[in-house]
Amino acid sequence: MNSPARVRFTYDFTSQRPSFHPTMMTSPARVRFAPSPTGRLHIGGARTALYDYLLARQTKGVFVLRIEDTDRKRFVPGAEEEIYEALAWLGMEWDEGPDVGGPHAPYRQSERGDIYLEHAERLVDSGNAYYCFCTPERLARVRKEQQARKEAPRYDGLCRRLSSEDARDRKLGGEAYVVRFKTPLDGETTGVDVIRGEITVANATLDDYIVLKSDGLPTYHLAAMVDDHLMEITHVLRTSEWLPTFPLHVLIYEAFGWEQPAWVHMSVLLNPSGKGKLSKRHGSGKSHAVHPLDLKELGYVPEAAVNWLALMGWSYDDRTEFFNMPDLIDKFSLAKLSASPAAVNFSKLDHFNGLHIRSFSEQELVAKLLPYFHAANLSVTDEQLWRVVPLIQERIRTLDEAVDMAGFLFRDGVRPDPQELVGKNMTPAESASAVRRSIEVVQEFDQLENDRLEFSLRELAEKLNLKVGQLFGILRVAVTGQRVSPPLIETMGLLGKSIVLERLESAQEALNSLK
RNA sequence: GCCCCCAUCGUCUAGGGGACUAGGACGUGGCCCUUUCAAGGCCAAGACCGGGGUUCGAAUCCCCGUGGGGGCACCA
Repeated sequence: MNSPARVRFTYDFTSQRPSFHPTMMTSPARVRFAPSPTGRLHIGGARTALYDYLLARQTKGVFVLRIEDTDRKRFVPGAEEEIYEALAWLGMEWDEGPDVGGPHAPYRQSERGDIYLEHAERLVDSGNAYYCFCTPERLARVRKEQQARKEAPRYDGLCRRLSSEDARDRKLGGEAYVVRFKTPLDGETTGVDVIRGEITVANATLDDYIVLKSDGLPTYHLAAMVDDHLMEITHVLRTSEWLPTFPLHVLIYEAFGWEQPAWVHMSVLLNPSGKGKLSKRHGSGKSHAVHPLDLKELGYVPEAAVNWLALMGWSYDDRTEFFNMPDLIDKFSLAKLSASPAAVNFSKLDHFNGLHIRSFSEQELVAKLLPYFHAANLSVTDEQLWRVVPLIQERIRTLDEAVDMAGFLFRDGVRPDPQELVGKNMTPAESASAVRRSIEVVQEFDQLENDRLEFSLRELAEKLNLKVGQLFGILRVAVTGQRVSPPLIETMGLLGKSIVLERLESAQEALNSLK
């Protein structure tokens, strides 16, 4: 028996580990991301797409987008468009796909019906599949009986025993049918997974899976295998949810006489608690953003989302964690994919978001921030934001926080709670007097120059026998309306003398009203 | 119930028989810096699931147990 570790060295397509293979994989890979348009793109799907994309770009290969829409009942209008939008936001362009076309078009499975039908026939003709006329009702009944007997629910093989003549006649007679794969009754099937090595399963535990439904459309088992082969996919990346049917897929490839692709079954993503597959809801009732476009909405930048996604189940070395897309394209390696499931960690997303925000040029950040101010109904110009960005760049973790932090700069007035204007360990009267003296200081200026203003205000604090923090605290609330703000002096400079005076005066009034 | 996969700090992970007193990151706590909040710097607590083997030597290889995850549809 080969241990997984040995298997890894045995197969060429795993030759990505630099320490063992000096040359990274250089032959161009053809990889596909094949989502179903049954809902919104999930961060799990986004991660799969990312790894696909990285492998394609790293090897100068091709990234294919294929839409697996063979389930008409679960089809969600608009889902396909959202997938496009999410991938685009994350920064992944596909080379072939429904919208851009390509040498293996069409890329929407619902448009490839004839291909699957023909392949299903081929399987029947070669004795690897058979027509089944059992009704859903009968199947449900059989399943129920099996469960009552504590057996694994499985097709009982009734139609497998039909003669091919009988089957043909019934089919020609117009009876509804499906095509089932004729899984070997005994023996075992071994598939080779890049991450886990050999996976062997007794054929007897496999079912005679339906590969073509009565509506004439294929199930995943047929459609994906046929397309992956026809589209010349070299690496199949999917989550470990497919491990149970992996042997079936190997068998289907064998039945057609096709060469197996490199199979890569990635671990699934778990809820932050580590309990269960990632879902929208969690034990506490809180919900996290599990869709890339929600992340966008919440003020996360795609650079951070990609960085975060990449590190869930993949790692580079024992210290490097900050990656941009080009770094990832350069450093990604299948050999470093983790076999164990990963609980998602949203606080780490926050961390990466802060890191990436701080890594942007001021120009980049201005461009990214502008829409958030506009969404908050603040009319802000490029030039204005340009002066604000240096004050907030290292203070925000998400883009929308910029509005909370600096929105007061663009609003007409501020209405602080009078209580908040009272300085620490001070009375309202003392606070009002401090404001009055500050007004006098500010009035001395033609222009509020940071250095001089700070000097004068510190001097004032000393004269008033106040700590700098006490005075600045009062002024901060007076001028920004907030307890937390960008640095006070710079903020006052940005606001300008007249607005500062206006706000200080109204603060003084508010304090007087407290007496 | 049956089948499959997985197992290092709370979480993500490094680790490929000796370099392990087990490294990093997030989070947490403390200190420094400081006009608030951040950022930054320093420090701390915190893990090899258990038991058997193999070996001079095991976090690392094997087996069993346990735990976790996934799957058992005319869904993908």
